Amino acid sequence: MAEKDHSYDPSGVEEKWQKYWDDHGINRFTRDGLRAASDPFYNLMMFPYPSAEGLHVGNIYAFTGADVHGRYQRLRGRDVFEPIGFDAFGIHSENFALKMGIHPMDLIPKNVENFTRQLRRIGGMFDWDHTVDTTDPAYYRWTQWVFLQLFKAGLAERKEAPVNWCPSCMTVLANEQVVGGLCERCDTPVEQRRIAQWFFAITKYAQRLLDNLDEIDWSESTTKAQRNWIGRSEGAELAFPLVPHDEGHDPVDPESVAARDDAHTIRVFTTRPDTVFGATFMVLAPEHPAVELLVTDEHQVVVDAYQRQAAATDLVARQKTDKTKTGVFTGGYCRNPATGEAIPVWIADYVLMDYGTGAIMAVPGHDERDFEFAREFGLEIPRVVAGEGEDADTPLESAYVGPGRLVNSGQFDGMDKDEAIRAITAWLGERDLGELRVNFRLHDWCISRQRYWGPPIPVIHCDGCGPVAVPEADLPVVLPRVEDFKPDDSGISPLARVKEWYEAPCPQCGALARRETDVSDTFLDSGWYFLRYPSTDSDDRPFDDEITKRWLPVDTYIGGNEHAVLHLMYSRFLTMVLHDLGHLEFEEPFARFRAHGLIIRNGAKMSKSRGNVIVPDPIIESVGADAFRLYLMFLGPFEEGGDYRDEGIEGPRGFLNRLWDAAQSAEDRAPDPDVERKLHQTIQQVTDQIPGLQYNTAIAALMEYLNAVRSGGRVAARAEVEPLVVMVAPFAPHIAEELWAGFGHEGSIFDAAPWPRFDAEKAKESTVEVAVQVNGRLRATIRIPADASREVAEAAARAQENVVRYLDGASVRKVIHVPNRLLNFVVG
RNA sequence: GCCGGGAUGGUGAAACUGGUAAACACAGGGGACUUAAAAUCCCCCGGGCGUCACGCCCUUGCGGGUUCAAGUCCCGCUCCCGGCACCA
Repeated sequence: MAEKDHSYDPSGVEEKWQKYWDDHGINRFTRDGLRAASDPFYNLMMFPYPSAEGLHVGNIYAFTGADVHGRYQRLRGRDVFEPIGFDAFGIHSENFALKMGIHPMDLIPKNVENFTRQLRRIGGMFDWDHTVDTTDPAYYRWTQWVFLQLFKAGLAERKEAPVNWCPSCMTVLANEQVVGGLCERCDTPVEQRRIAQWFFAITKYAQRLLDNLDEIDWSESTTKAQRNWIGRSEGAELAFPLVPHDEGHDPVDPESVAARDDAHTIRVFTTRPDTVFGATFMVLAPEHPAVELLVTDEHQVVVDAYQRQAAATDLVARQKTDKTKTGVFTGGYCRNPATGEAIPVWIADYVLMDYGTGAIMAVPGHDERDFEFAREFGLEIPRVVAGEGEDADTPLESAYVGPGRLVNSGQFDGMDKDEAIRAITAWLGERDLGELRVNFRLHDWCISRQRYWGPPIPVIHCDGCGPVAVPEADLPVVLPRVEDFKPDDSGISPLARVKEWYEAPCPQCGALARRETDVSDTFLDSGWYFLRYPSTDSDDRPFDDEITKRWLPVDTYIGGNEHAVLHLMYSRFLTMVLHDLGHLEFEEPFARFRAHGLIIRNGAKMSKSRGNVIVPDPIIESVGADAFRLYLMFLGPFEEGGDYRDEGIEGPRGFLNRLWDAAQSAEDRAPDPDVERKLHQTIQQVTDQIPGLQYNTAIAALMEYLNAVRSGGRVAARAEVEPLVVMVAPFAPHIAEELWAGFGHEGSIFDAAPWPRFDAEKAKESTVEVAVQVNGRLRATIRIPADASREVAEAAARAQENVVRYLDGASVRKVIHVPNRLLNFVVG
């Protein structure tokens, strides 16, 4: 045992063991090691974007929580693979590089270096032989490979589409990167532009992405967010034939309404086909192709003006729900297939081209938006559904969207809403004017970025052959070093200025052709990185089959819920595609996902502008990484986050000091039976709570146990402290190593699989305290043998003076006995 | 508006399946040890009332309810945090 007055010096201990882990490869796997692992556990955390500021406390919180889990599994004897990497491509890095005037190729390695230093310093169990850097050609070669697999499978298409354009970042943004109409990065209002872009057909997987959510063990909040994002809705697609301009607007017999050719029929998606009799007008998105056919000469000017205005107004203003509805009449009509009426067709920006068919049947009586629109423009608002206590003539003060029976709906009058949905769709279906239909809110994934700092999309555009895939053998398409990488408002990638780079022969016909100059979205980089980690040794394939089979899917993935719908959805999608193409045996990448909470400070959100950001380095310097980790895990439930109060770290710090002292001075003797009982109760609780990420209460239990060990200043027995050291190890790995070595063990504690075994017999209390209530109010507590019978408990309770007082003169009607907990006399 | 998650002492938070509300910790107060300090150990620490022993009453955002018993379950609200939002 070490000398007694050798006091705890965190930085010395931590430096020593970090070096030991490094020198002995404690956390590193060889390729053979990965292939041979007998009990693999893949412990993943979301890799960071290596900013110039360094790791922030949110990263450390997340990584520590994940690391605790990994270290726990390791102490239980599992082969734990815990990799880390750097998500270093993207607009964030590029903007920062522009601001600093440093080329990202110079800047990123510095940031990565700094991050690496910090990640080592917090004591994560990272396998530094299997890191990933998305900007490394050895990595993005395979990102490009992933693109090619989708391209070849017909899941990558190039289409011109209205896109979100940020005039400040001068780039296209994905819908998901537009927050409330503003650019996610710089809060500039976003405009619309039309550019040809590459899209991944994620919508083809919408139903599967939805269905599989039932099968995976994920945080409820995350699966809920994904369900909402996918946004499945059931309804019908109904057809409204155009009324030729030279035909009158008189109603016709509904049964005679027939479908015309596609160009002369407007299809709408509706979840309420039962209300079709109330569809008194129609609204198209301003961009809808049928507008051209519908518009009459006298309306041409206003329609043009409105379309131009809508195109210039970004998706921002368009998505404001609180503004008054705008729109213009096209002059054209189409026929309501249920009523035979000719109804006017309007265009309005509240109808979105990229949802459903870009056209709606407006039912002002039963849709809030249509109601508002009809009010605004003085359109008729008939009732076709009557709720409880209403009839066909009850006036509508607002849109009625509740349940009810049909009215003013011809032969369907009196029918229940839900029944009518089926009946009316079937009726229209007989004339090919309607069919049941499912729609999704999810959009295809636009992966094109007209920027510099990303992996070039591996396609060559040939005048003769069209877009041609770069042959896999020619990967990677290396991003050239371009000194002037600033985007301009041409909307064309900076790579388009580098002629010697973009000129290339067509892989098919050999003619001079042009490389795609867009780079891909960072979410493509991060959409498959977990597949690469175990296979970073293989440079001839993206992932080694044997290793992948052994290690994937990921056992536990821990990360922030800010990625609930983007990163996590794209990762699932890519995995599904690679599965379908025969590259993977599984189709869900993350068996278990847990979202961690957020850290606030002194009750307020942390932000640079408030100047209340926690800077980790000085804290680690003064109290050590172990105390910092322990405190972060202690301050609240991991999945909920917590409030970081600066003084609070004193608790965990003092605990480690006392643990150190107890271990240093421990004596070789038999454990005290009471302490041993408490030990086994603690083992039970901690073993139960760590896998459930209930770290704060597990730590409380460890503290409570140490208090018991040291109570009254008693000197600990070694057998009392040694298991505690093991249980502390996931949270405070360095001190645990040092104390473990101090007990005379060779090697790392994490190689010894020493997690203490729980012994129920030893944990058992011989006596228990039982609450005694009279009419539900606590009147006494009694200490009686564990598992005592009702009779024994009742006798002991009745012997209590205070209980007697309350039972005196009253008749006991009932006695409730909860063994080992409570006895309640019901008197009356 | 919709979907998640919350609201418990001075503070961060505990509370298993409905069964002694406030574990663990911070801050605060008192004491022991010490020349002193640090560290450590012991005691007090939701509010009110008693013959501050024994004991009683109130208390988990608000209002109802179920139950022998409710922080926990049910109904109706308020507020806070996060996400989505003209999705037909």
